[in-house]
This record gives sequence, structure tokens and C-alpha cells, in this order.
Amino acid sequence: MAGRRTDTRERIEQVALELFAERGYDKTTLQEVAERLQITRPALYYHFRTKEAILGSVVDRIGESIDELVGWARGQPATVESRREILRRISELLEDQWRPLFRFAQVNQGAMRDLPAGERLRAGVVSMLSLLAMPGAGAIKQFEARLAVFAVVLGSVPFLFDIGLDESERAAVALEVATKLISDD
Amino acid sequence: MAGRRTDTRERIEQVALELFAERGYDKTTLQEVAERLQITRPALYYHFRTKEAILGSVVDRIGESIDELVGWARGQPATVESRREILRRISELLEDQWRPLFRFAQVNQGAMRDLPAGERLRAGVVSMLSLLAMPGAGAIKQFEARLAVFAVVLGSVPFLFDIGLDESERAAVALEVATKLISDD
DNA sequence: GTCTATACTCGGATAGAC
DNA sequence: GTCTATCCGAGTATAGAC
Repeated sequence: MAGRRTDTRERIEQVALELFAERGYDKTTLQEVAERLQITRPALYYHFRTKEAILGSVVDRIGESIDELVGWARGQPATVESRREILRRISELLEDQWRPLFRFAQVNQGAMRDLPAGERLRAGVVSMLSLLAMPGAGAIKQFEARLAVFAVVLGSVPFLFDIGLDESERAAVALEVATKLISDD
Repeated sequence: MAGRRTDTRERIEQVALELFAERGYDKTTLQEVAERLQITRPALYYHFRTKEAILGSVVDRIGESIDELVGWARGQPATVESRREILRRISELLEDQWRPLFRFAQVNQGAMRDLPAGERLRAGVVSMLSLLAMPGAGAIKQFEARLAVFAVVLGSVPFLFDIGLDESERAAVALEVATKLISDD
């Protein structure tokens, strides 16, 4: 790819991420994507074979991002403190980088149902949820470990937990509840 | 409505619920809906003004179902035991009736984004999540109360918590974790 | 290698006959 | 209450300009 002369492909991905998150995959027209990029509709077909291929490409990026976190977390020691550190890291990523990606995934989860990239993303999410589970633990503890990750994620969804807190306060509360869930009691 | 001679409208809703849940709203064509009902495509337009109206009608039914639960729960006394009873009831509904509705909502959550019925459904879900929250409690307790409801719901999603348990075992574990979350500790 | 012009197909929607 | 005919718009394919 070193010889490529334009960055159109990446710009398409960028615009698609925005539009698909805003209006949803199926309600977004390739006309709109092309217009925002100031190119013509068929020009998109030079870079991607189909509309679905654009979606797949965007979803792949999100998958990579999650796999990266999972890779890092798996390298951490299996102590209680490092499990808390993992939760903090997830919370941080949600606030700094993952918010738009997360929104995209939520809105388009129907559209990526039978995509290979969608399958891979789901696998990544499952891995992430399992990150804090101690292999030998009982079913209750296993469930709590997964729920802890979920709690942190849910803390970043505004409308579900509208308890009169702003963004970062809500994230802090979610993190605290999650931490409690993985501590022995 | 007493004088109506066929039940086509309800049959359309029924088939739409099935197909939209299986294949997603946008990937389902009205042709398929019509075929399964043994009528022609434009015939659907006698009963519903648009494809979206069919979706709205289905979503409305789900909203009613949730509102019904919320209404019942609000009539319960504010004791710890009755809050546990509410969790049990939700768990029961998920296993007996809500599974297909829940799947539908998950797959099509993008498609119902700007529908009035979708807005109402979201409001219902928020009400349901808030059901166990004690008004005067602090942010942590408020969050835990909502997470408890979420835990029960998540217990019914197979792939997220694949910890080698069958359906009803997983529901039982989720219910136990949820109950622990709303108990004082 | 990158894009435009043009044309084809199919699905959602409407008007009006029966 | 349902069907026939028809329109329109979006995704897609291809030829060819630069």
C-alpha cells in the first residue's frame, strides 16, 4: 500500500463511521457518503466492492481496537489490583476513544449481524467480558466478573442511567460498583 | 373494530415480528411478508400506510408489554422482599414470553431509532430499570438497583455469558447476583 | 491508479380497478 | 379488502476519461 497516492479509502471509512452512527447503516445512502467527500457515488466502488464492504471495514477497525485492549489485559498479572486496573483502563477508553465506536455498534448491531467482521467483533466483546473471570471460580463469581465489565460500559450510556449525574461522575460511579463486584465479599 | 371481517392486520404483525427478528427490519422485504401470508405486496398497504408503520405497530406491542409490568411493579409495596419478587417476575417473563420480543428489539434497535413507538419503548425500558431504585438513596445504590435489573435481562442472552450453563441455570445465577445487588451489604 | 457517465435491477410506495 | 399497473429512488455494474 506504500505506493498509494490518495487517502480516499480512509476518508470513506471515516465519513461512513460518522454517518452510520448518526443515521444508521440502512438509512444512510451512498449518495450522502459521496457528497460529503465531494466525489461521485460510483467512485466509491473503486475503493469498496459493495456498501456492506464499507460497513465491514469500519467494523473491523472497532474489532481491532477491542482486541488490542484484550491483548494488553491478558498480559497483566492475575492479581486483584491488576483486575481493578483493567476496569479503570476500560473506563478510560470509553471516555476518551470508544464513545463514538460504541454508539456505532449499538445503532448498527442489526446491520452487522451476518458480516464476518461482525462475528469477530462479537467474539472480541465476549473476550472482553471474560477478562476478569477467574477460571476456577463458581458460576456466581463468573457472572459477577462479566457483569462488572458490563457495568463500566453501561456507565457510559447516558440515557440508561439518568440519575442526574454528568458524564464523568456517572463513569466514576459505574467504576466503583464494578470494582465492588469483583472484590470478595 | 368489532365489524372487521378478517384478522389480516394481526397476522401481518405476527409475521413481521418473526421475520424482522430473524433477518432484521431492513433486510426483510414486504415481498417476503406478503408471501408468507399468501397475499400480494401492495395488499399490505391496505392495512398499513408504510413499512415503517408495520414496525411501529410491532414495537408498540412490546412497549405495552413492558408498561404492563411496570404498572404492576409500581403497585407493589416498597419492601426488600417485594423488590426481590419484582426481579423474579422479570426473570419469569423473560423465560416465558419476552425472549422473542427481546431478540427483536436487539436486532432492530437501529431501525426503530426515530419512531415514536421506539421512543416510547425506550422510555419503558428506562422505567423498568428504575423500578428497584429507592428515591432517597445515593448514586451508588441507584446504579446498583438499575444494574440488578440489567443483570437479570443479561442472564437471558445466551452468547454474552457463555459459562457452560443451560438457559434456566443461567437465569437462576443472574437472579441470584441481581438479588445480592439490591440487598444491603 | 483514480474517478465520471450511464444504465440496469429491485424494493418501497401510490392510484385506481374490481 | 385485495389486486394490477406504474413510479421513484438506491445499490450496483461497466466503459472509458484523465
